[in-house]
Amino acid sequence: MTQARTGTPRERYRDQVRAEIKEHAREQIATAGASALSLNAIAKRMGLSGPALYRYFAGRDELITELVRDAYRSLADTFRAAAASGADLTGLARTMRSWALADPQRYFLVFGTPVPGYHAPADVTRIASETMAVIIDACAALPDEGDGPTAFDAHLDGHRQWADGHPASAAALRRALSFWTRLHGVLSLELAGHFTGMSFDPALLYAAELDGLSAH
Amino acid sequence: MTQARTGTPRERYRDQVRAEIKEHAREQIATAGASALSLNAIAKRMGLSGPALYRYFAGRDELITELVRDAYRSLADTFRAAAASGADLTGLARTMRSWALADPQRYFLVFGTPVPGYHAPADVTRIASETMAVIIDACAALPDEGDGPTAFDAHLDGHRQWADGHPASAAALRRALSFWTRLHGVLSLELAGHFTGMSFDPALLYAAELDGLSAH
DNA sequence: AGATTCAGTTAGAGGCTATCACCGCAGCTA
DNA sequence: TAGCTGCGGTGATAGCCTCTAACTGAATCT
Repeated sequence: MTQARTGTPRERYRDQVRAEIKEHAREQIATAGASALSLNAIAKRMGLSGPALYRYFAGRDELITELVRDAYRSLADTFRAAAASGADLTGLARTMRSWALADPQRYFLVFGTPVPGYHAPADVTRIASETMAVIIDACAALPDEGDGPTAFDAHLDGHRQWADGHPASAAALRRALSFWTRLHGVLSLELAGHFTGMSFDPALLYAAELDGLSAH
Repeated sequence: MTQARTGTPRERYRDQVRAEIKEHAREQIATAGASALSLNAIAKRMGLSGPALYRYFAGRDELITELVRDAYRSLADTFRAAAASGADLTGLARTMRSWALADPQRYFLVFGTPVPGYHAPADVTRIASETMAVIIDACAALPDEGDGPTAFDAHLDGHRQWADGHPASAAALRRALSFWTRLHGVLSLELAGHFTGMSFDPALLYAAELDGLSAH
């Protein structure tokens, strides 16, 4: 967090102000959602006048894109760190849930409602595939399940270039996809508040879905 | 669709204009997302001046809430119709997917990123529980799985009032929750475009997840 | 020291939500 | 049928917002 001691004084200043803008933006999004993000409000809170921020970001869209990028980056880094310290699939699931609960709006920045026109820049999808690679690794490390390959496994074997040349078996790829979709299913509904009023513990549902994943 | 032949002429006119406003709003949301909904733009397209719409809706929020309500209503009606014509759990899954693909933004109106402050009105959650009841019915009709009750089943048995007094077994409730979360997991990621670039067929992943649900 | 670059300013165009005061007609009532 | 009332619609206006343009002053580079 405390590097950026490089470059000219001007560059350092610029980076610092950019970071401060993003900090305010994150706070604003966390409390009111991404659609309520206002450059003007950020400027005012920083003691600047509105147009000043356009020296640092081309516009609202670029700022949001930057925050989306950071969110992807944060998720990928968190996953890689967890894997590096020996987390198995269960550990990754726990990591995922902690990361999501720590800042729900950050989660929605990555997995939330898309704006119809918008296409994420290429590096974002590259970061996403880093995350996916960690998941696939963990799935490949799991013991084989008794049953033979599924029908879907066969299909996956023919369409696996999204795995970026990962040598895992089709069954591992399928498990990775299931890991992703099932946990996202629980998490996104929980974070969106669809379980409020139902008194059961979402953490237990999450754990149950994870169990079904390993045991098949 | 062609009822509303009731009430005074004024009421009929009023209902018709309200419907026309909602029609334009739906179209606008479908093409640009809910955050881009503009009362002004709708008014212009209808040949009215901005403030005229405030005779029909208290404001932007009320219009959106109304569309959310309609989306919930549409989902519940679609499910009940499917169940009434004999659809089993697989049929309901197909119904869900068709409904979602027919209008992704309508799906996100129900299951998308929530605005932090917002709380859905009571009738919306009541409509949601109608939908849930249909799913639970279908799950209760399924044959028991061999394995005994899960740990999560025990927890659910103690926290089942959300099922609105439905007499289904805890295992059926668990299956209903899994049905919901798993299919939502695949659908929401697909609709959000997270599978684009991965060449596999989302429909097959959806089917695979559904299989895992019945077979456990 | 002089030229240049860059952060920040004000002014302003154009869009939005929302309120207000006003007008004119449709529809109800005497 | 004549008149009153209420409703749909209007323009004006306030107060947000994003974003551009022209300008200023100071830090940096040569």
